[in-house]
Amino acid sequence: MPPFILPATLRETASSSSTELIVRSLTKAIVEHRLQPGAKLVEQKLATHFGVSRTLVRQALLQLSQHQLIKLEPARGAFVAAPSVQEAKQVFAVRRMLEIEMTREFVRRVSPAKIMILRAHIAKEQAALAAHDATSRTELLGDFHVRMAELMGNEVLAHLLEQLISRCSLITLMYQSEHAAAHSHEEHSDIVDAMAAKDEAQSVALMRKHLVNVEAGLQFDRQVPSSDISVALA
Amino acid sequence: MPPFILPATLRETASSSSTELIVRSLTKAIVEHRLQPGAKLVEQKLATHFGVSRTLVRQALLQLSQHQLIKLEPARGAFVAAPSVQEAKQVFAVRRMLEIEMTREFVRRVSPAKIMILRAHIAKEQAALAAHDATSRTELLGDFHVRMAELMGNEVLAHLLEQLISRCSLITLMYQSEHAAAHSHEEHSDIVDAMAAKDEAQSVALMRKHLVNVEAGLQFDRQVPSSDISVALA
DNA sequence: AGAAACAAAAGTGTATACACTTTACTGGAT
DNA sequence: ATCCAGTAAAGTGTATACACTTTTGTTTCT
Repeated sequence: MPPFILPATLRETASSSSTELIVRSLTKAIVEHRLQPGAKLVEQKLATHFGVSRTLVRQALLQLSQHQLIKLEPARGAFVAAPSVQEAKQVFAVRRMLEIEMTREFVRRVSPAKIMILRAHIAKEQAALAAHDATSRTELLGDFHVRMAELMGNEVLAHLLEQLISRCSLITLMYQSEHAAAHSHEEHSDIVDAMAAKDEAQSVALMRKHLVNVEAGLQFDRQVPSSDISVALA
Repeated sequence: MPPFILPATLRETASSSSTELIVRSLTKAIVEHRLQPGAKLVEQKLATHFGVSRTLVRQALLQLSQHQLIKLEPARGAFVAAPSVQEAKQVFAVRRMLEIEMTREFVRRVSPAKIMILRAHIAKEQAALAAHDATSRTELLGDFHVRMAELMGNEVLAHLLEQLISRCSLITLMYQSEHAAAHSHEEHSDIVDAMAAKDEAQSVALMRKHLVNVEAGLQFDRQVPSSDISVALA
């Protein structure tokens, strides 16, 4: 059994507890679609993979189920979540509610430094798009919104939004088209421009339109197959 | 050891899993301040109290820590959360963001049936206020907002708001004054009136003002003592 | 008396054991 | 061949065991 290596890209290197490690690794695997929606996660397999006992794996799975990234079926096991179209729309509706007001407050307390950070992030999006890297593209497009939350200085908000965006990433990778991703990037750029100009109405309008577009761009008629965990985590 | 009895008032009688039972019972105890902020929750004591092994108690504590109702300190144990003033303000900020937009959308899809349900709820608040019952007063004042979310037909929103309000209840009972509670009730009534009249601007304005008032009414200079769990859960 | 050092007790963290449930397999009847 | 029953294998749910850490209490030295 090869030793497990935590991908360095994951934020929050803080807690090095084993459980936390497992949660992060699985989260990344799920959000990046290396674990297909519907795939079963067998406790013992994960345990030997991570070199721990089932106890810690179960703790991790419990957390993931609370983040809605997996579904725990009693006596049957854990399965990677496959958000329904309805659930996807509800998640997006909540994001709209949160982020529209967030944008409004952001504009009121905007500063050149904050704008600079967002512009730097947008440059990274550009790079991922140019490289046709679907995974990091999706991650970065989501992170833009998390970044805004962080810049508001409200940890509760940032934490909440981060979880919502995780769910959205899963949805997005299930349903999003290539074309839609490129548009998101441009819209991010427009939003930052409006915020830099301290145009509250325009910023809010653009953010609202952006979120509507992302949701509208999803193709709710696809379906993806299931895969094996040992392959996906290798 | 007397058998544990689940208070019937808790919503969602669905999952009868032991862990779920423990989570609900502790949630209620914490939100109702029968367990003081800062109180230590010793696993073995809870285990014998609920008649299960530490395994299940640990699962429950893990969930509660994710709901931010307790804090888990490595190798030291679980302690009832004592939200700081800063955290309280952040939670309220998020609620404002969510609920302002929620109110806007609520008005757009309002129906007489929904208004009736809210008015019925407000009547209950009235009763609790009249009875000078601080616990159910706080619970009902919070539930008003959860009820709105449920009526939107968005489970994701309802679930999220329910957790936020749990945190707020803890905060509220720590800091809220008698007088402020009475005002909340009146404001709920005014909000429903505006929504019934389909006055979007007015509804949103009233909701915003209400949430600002609740936050402003908190007395961020109190402090409460700690107590024993066997007493609190008896 | 007060502080430091040691020892005992209490408590948490993780692994393991075992009962019970679900799933997969095999063999016989239709 | 297909369906059903019965059985073995795999997997989950919970309890317990034990190592390690923190806390508490006691003794000793200054």
